Parts: sequence; structure tokens; C-alpha cells
Amino acid sequence: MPPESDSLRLTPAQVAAFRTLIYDHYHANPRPLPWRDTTDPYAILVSEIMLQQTQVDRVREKYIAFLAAFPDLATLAAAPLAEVLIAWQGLGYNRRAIALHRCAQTVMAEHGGRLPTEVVTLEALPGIGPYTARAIASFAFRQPTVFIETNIRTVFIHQFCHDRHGVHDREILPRVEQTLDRDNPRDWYYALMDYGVMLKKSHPNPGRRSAHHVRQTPFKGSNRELRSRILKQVLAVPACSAAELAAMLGVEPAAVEKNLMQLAREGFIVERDGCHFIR
DNA sequence: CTCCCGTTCT
DNA sequence: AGAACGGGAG
Repeated sequence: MPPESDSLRLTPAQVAAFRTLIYDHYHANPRPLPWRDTTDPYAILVSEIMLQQTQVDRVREKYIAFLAAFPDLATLAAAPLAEVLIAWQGLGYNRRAIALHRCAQTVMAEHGGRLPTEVVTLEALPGIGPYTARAIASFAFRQPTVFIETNIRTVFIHQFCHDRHGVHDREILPRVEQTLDRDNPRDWYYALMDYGVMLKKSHPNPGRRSAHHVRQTPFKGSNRELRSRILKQVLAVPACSAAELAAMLGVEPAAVEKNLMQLAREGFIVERDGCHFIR
């Protein structure tokens, strides 16, 4: 539990001061991001899925190209998975591309082609978890939802949890709820995120003091790296056997087999007569 | 080595 | 709860 001096309840004056701090920074230094210009729920969905664990600078161009290739839910739902994965190349976490593809298909089949507006309904869709459901509800449908992601977490830890480590989200959430600008949740969260980005440039990342902070395992030499190379190879050269793929990549056939099985289980790949194709 | 507008499976 | 998941820039 937090110390007594750091009570979870803020006075109205504290709330007002905090909002002024955040909004002043935002109005002086807003990040002009393409997904902030649109009100199209589909475009906002695409941006949110891309932004899961992928930095803004890399998402920017991919987002533009993806929307050019798949301008709406119906187009994406009808597109071959291989085309979606090719558009996804460079973003990483290819599972998200499958999830987004399936999400579009589910919305077409079960929601009349319109993205649901309710958090619980959004959260039931593939690739949409607690954060993304609330972010979409807030950004696309102007609902005052309460959520935390890494930049928001950074702001609240920096502002309200001085010199403390292992700060849990259940402590931050009431702060988010209490300080939320219910009249304009979209701009408020943009402002919060931009402030968090700024903080990380001027301070040792306060997010490391979160109870949820985990350090990444190295990518180089990992199975993630191999798996990505296999998928890229199957995209570039369809209809290869596991042995052929292993030879082309210069790795152990057994490791390739294992990953092909996993990729098949997840819906990336289908195997016919020992040949592998994007599903 | 650090970071990243998390979700899903185990 | 923990692990897996990509990739590039600084």
C-alpha cells in the first residue's frame, strides 16, 4: 500500500493542477500522428493493433500503407492472409496481423460490418484486449473509458509515486479514473501519452518502477528471430518443404519443423503433401 | 543494452 | 503469474 502522504484520493485542486500541467504540454507540443486526424473507427482499430508493442515511428508509415491497401473492414476481411502479412512486414508480432484479419472477418459476419462501440463487445474480438477495447471506445466513440498503457503508466508513476518501486496498476487506475477529462477523453489520453513520451526523454524511465515492468529477452539468436525468418521465407517462396526451408535459412531442420507446426496451429500456414503455404 | 499506445496461451 | 511473440532505432 502507498504511504499515508500519498493517499489515493486527490483534491479537486490537485486534479485541476494536474490537468493543466498535462494539457499545457500537449497544446505546446502535440505529436501530429496520422491516426489522430481520423474519426474512422476502422482506421483507429488498425492503428491500435499496430501500436501494441511497436513504436510510433515504425507504425507511422506502415499505417498509411496498410490503409491504402485495405481501406475498410470489408476489403481487409476479403483479402488473402498472405497480402495482409506482406503489408505487416516490418511491424513484428505477426500474430497481430492474423488477429486483425480475423477481427475484420468477425465484424463483417457478426456485427453487420460496423465496429462495435461497447467495450465488452470490442474485447471479445480477436486481438482486442482490455487496453485496446477501451482505447478504441475512447478514441473512436468518445467514451470516457479508464485504461492504462505504458506512457500513461509512466506519467502517473512519475507524478504520484515518487521514489517508489513495484507500483501496481490497481493503484494507478483510480488516479486515471479521477483525473480523466470526461468531456474530451480522446484529447486527454493523447495529452497524457505525449507527456509520458516527454518524461522518458528527460528521466530514467519511470515505467521501470511499475510492478508490471518486464525486461525483454534478447531478440538476436532467439526462436522469435528464427520464426520470423521462416514466415518471411514462406511468404517469399511458397510451396517449400521443411527441409528446403531449413537449407535456405541455414538452420536445423528440426527447429524449422517445430516452428512450422506452431505457425500452422496459429493459422499462418497450411501444409499439403509436405509443402507449406500461407493459409 | 534500451525502448515500444498488449494480447494470448499455458 | 509467466512466457511467447519481431524488429529496428538510439
